[in-house]
Amino acid sequence: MMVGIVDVAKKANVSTATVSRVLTKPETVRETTTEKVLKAIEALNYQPNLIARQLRRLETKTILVVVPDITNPFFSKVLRGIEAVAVAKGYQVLLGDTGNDVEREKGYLNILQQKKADGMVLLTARMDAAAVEEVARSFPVVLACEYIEGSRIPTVSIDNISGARKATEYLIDLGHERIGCITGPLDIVLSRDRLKGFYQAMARKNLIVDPVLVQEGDFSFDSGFNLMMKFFALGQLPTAIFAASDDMAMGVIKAIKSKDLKVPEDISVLGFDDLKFSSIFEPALTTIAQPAFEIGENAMELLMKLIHKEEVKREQIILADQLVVRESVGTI
Amino acid sequence: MMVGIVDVAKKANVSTATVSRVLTKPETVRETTTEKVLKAIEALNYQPNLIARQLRRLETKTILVVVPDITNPFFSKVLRGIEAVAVAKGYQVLLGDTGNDVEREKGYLNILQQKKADGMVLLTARMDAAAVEEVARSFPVVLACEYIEGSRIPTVSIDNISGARKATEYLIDLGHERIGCITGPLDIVLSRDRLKGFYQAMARKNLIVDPVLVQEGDFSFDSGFNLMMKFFALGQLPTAIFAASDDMAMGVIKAIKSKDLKVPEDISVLGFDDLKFSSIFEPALTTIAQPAFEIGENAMELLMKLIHKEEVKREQIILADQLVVRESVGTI
DNA sequence: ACTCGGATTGTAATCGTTTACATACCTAAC
DNA sequence: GTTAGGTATGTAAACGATTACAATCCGAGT
Repeated sequence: MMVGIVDVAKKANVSTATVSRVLTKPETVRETTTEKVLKAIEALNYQPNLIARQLRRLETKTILVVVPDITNPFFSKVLRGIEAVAVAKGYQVLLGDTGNDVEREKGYLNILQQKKADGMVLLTARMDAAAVEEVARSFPVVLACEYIEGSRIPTVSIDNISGARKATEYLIDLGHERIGCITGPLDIVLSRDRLKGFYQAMARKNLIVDPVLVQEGDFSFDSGFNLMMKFFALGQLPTAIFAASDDMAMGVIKAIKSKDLKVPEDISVLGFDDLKFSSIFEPALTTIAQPAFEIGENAMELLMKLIHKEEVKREQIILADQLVVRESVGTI
Repeated sequence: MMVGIVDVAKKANVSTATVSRVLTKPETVRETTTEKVLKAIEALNYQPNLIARQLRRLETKTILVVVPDITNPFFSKVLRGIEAVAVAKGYQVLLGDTGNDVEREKGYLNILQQKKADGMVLLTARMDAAAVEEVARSFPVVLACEYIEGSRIPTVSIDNISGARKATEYLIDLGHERIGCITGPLDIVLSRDRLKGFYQAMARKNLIVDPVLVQEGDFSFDSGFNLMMKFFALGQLPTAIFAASDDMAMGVIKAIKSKDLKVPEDISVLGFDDLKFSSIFEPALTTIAQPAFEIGENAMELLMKLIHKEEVKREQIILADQLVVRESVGTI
């Protein structure tokens, strides 16, 4: 049933070593023998067993990608960037979806220690930093999108602080003063950074922020909707809102529309991410665009270098974000 | 550096066999020895090498899922269903994104033959049926969403024909007679099925379909937009359009709006898939909902049975689709 | 005290490759 | 015709676990 290298060797009247060489270093074996062997391989429809090869070589040609939610188009785009360079370099990707669950996130660390992958890229870092650091000491690990404060683990992301600052300044420059902010979950560095950028911009322009107007969401459409409804309920309306994700921005806008107000005429809304859908949505979202695919590509290339123990000059790669102006923000 | 089972054995003063047993069949080893071994494992921070185990056991506890485009929210939801039951059963998933490329799709078949995965679920079947059949003869394979005509490969999907028929009949019952259809790529069975359902409904109600009004798209927003613009250019307007995907339906609607017409007042549009975004879109899409997550779950469970050589009663699992009525369709 | 038999543990073969090392081959130069 | 020296092949030891089989232990029954 199962045809192995010995079968091929037997059929071609050579040793297993020769067969193996034909497959991996053809230049070291004579033309005529190569042909014999190739013929035998063909005849038996032999396929080398990768597991055996991996055991011998102590490498899996596989990398693990840990994603908080594959269903989120932003992450799937990053993933695609990773996958693209992975296959180009002959690697496969093992998918780890955590469903935003810290425990499962931790669980995936084992895969690395159990040698089932040569390296790992994390698109989430909710678990305790120490555990990640520990693993990263022994295995190639890179963070994408997220980062860990004060850590030297290689990272690729945008500068969330400056992105958020730029977004907020844009609102201010258009005359807005009473600006609300709907943040992501604050246990995530990236959410805190965006909030920090928001505060920085407000401070620079000497505006005070009304504490009631900064609320913590969870990046989801629903949380955006609910938080905006809360503003209505409280009777505390801003003239503009900076939402830390496009999903939330859309929720906010839906809520505003539900009160028969208009965006941007009555209230402006600015998002973050630039999902494909954000330009289809009405009003089309003004937002900060993240180069998701490129983040993935860069992360994988960085990981590749780590795996091959090449020198990495910059450990933190910051990609450019961009304010894309569409229709959801207006002047005061 | 690398701590193996022999190190543990040495430290605990037992044989490697015993260590292995502690890990895999604890009931066969005495309590006190188990403790000794566990302590040694702890002390050395030993993690079994999965590759070695897999080689010995000839199984990888990994399954391969081949997706045409992970970025598409529909597929990523199916994938999530697969992943959910996979991890529940102790399996990991290897991701194969083909980028809609037939060659890459074919390439992934090798992974199975090279024993890097115990089974495979295909969310796409564009390549020639013979190749898939061939692989499926020797390895566990299940198709999800797609199917191959006249094949006995286990499949889970909805009934695309009846779904499309139901959708079209709904339009007809509302008084529409001049109905257009924007199909998916017709080299895909599923697209042909949806078109077939459309024709069936029209025939049953004795309506003639204007050939100009059925056009082939590629499931994308842009193709929907462009094809609708083509209708405008031709001056051939239907009163309703059945689009074979929500993405295309949204494109169609955008095109209609761009001509200052209204949906559904001037033209009705009905979609297919029920993406998360379809209910946020304005007008909210009336569409055929596919149980994406459940398709994934069922596919994985089916695959599990194949892998364990259990008897599978039904080889084709048909899940229920559902017409969800929202705002994009009106009476004539 | 001595056996017997089940419960534990140990020894060594095995999974299917790769590869260090040894050996055989072959050509060219003398 | 020898031989040096590279080239091509073969032999067998890894890789790190699992497991069939053999060996040992230990308590109960006599």
